[in-house]
Amino acid sequence: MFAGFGYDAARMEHIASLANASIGSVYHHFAGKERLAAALYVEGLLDYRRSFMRALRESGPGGAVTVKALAANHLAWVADNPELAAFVLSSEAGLRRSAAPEVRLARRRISEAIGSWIGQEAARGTVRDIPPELFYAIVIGPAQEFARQWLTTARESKPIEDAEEPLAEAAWRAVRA
Amino acid sequence: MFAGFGYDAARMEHIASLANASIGSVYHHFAGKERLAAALYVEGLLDYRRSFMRALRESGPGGAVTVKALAANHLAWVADNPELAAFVLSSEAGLRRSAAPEVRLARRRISEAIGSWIGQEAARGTVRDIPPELFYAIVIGPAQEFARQWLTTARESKPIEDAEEPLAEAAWRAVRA
Amino acid sequence: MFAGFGYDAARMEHIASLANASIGSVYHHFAGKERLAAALYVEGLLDYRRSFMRALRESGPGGAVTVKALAANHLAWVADNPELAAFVLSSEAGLRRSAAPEVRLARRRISEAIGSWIGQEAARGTVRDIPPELFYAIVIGPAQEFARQWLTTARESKPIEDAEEPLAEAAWRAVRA
Amino acid sequence: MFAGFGYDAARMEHIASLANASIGSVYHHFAGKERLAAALYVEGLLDYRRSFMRALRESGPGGAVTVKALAANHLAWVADNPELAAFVLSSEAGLRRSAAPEVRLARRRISEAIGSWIGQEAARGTVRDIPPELFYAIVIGPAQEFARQWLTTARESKPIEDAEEPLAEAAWRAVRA
DNA sequence: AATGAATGAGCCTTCATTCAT
DNA sequence: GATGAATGAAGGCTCATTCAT
Repeated sequence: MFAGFGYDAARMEHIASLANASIGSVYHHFAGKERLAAALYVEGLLDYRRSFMRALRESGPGGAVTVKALAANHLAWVADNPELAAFVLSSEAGLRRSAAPEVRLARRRISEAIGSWIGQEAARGTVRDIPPELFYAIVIGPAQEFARQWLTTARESKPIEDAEEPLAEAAWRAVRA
Repeated sequence: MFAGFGYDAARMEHIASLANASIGSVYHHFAGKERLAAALYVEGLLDYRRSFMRALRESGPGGAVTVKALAANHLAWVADNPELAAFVLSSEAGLRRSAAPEVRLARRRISEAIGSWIGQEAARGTVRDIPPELFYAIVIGPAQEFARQWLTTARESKPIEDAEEPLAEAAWRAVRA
Repeated sequence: MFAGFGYDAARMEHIASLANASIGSVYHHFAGKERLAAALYVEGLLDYRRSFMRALRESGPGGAVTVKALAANHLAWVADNPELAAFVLSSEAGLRRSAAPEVRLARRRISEAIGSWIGQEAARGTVRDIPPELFYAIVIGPAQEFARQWLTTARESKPIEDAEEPLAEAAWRAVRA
Repeated sequence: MFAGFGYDAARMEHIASLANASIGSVYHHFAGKERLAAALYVEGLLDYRRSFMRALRESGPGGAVTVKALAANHLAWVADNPELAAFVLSSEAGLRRSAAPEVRLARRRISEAIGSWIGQEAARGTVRDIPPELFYAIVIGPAQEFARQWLTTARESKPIEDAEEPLAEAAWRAVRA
């Protein structure tokens, strides 16, 4: 809802009917529109974070597999949650700023995990010594930029999977030692 | 205006007063709020396209210089036009779709230029043979993702230039043969 | 409201307050100002049609009684619903055209009823054989023209009933065999 | 302009362009929209009055000819000036009330002429002794009601002349002694 | 006298929020 | 807890009128 329409275009009435609930009911669960959107945003971000952390953890040691897994995971998450992705990734500046402590926490966790992982791998000599705050942008950026195009234009026509391998490969080449 | 506030938060009254004009005057020049935003969007996109094409053309032959120039140019444009960038890059789905033929044309021109450049360089063996529709995402994605973070959080505190070299280098490594 | 002020001069705010309702509430019941006016117009026309048809039906056989009843009924309806009459009879060209199928249907019903009645009476030799599409104008025209004058100028000063007998008599003389 | 659209829907800009003049120019000649409409209304009414008085005067003695001429003249004037007719006859209550002294004068002249004519003819025994204030409604009403229908629906398809004879005949029968 | 861009008061309409049931 | 009709503040837009050229 917020996703396909954007925060302002999403009408409370419409949101409620999509949730098979009455308007009044929605107001029993959320203090208002902004809080509802924030809750959705947080939920989306936490889900994304879960999948990101899992990819980071489960890919085992060795830079290549992990980096590729992160890029591929990004695309997969977008493909699995296109609506949520469109909303969360659309970086509604307002929401980003307001959004609850949970959000800040999730972000910090991602940053820290990346930082420690890089330190580890850089020490091992598998990835270059890249400023940690750029690492996310370098690894996820291509997948993210492609996902954005895909979400706005090709969502139904082209399978996003086709882009997985080249984008994962590119991410890895960008950071490998 | 649209940039700093977002489409919906921007009040016609405020826009008019910023332009030292009356509301009526604004309506003399633009058919309505949406058309005004679309005009701004098109203007921004065309300006971006100009700078992109210039970077592509003026960087001379050889893959490395050009690819790095494209990434660096992206950051420089965002730094030079932060407001416009925030607006254009926030990819208001609605606007993207509506936005006039000019937009479609600008996009196609960029795509074509990239396509022919890749063909050239791939033939010369300087860059890998990457699906053209992914090339933009791979080269610009990292700079774009970083720019997004920078615009929402660090705009005043950190100079964006610090990220230029690492991101340009990453872009080049991602595509070089 | 529309009646006394005219479509354009009637403010939604005023209409709402006359109905002891909020503006929002009015919009809950009618899609917009035009639809509200159309609804009123249709309601008025249907009410007029009801009274017209009753007069036609209840006056029993014999041309004179019926024709006089139609003219008298017209005046009576205007006297009973001066506001509504002023609105409906002012034939807002715009509304006439837009106004729903109900309106067209009501009009056609009146035409048909008149047509069949004339055929009947003409066959019986009580009324002249007049083109049916002129019959309404001939019988109702005088009452209508007088009503228009009365509504705009004399509404409060002169009782409309004084004109009933002469106008009914005139209508009858105009069509009797 | 006012005719086809109604007072409120007629835009000054449109009026000006129809007159091949600039908006500013219109304001040089008329103090404002209302005065412009009033001027047009007065002009129309005076023209109608001229044609009415001519019909009354030129038809020579004898009730039948005159009465029929009045009805026929009404239709002819409407046919010759459909736009003006739609405007003048549409009884814009507001204008009617405001409209300048000229209007009141024109109306009074018509009333007086009718009054004296009736007195004359009634004395001669050609027409019934009808209250003068009803005479206009009785003689002109049918033609007027028909004209109204014609203006709103059939203006281009059916020639109004076809109705002339029956309506004139009806008018005469309605008032003849 | 003519022009038409600029002005801004005022109106229709939307929609988040409330509250009586 | 649920419902959804009612509320009314707020914003986009229109258009008669003005005025500098």
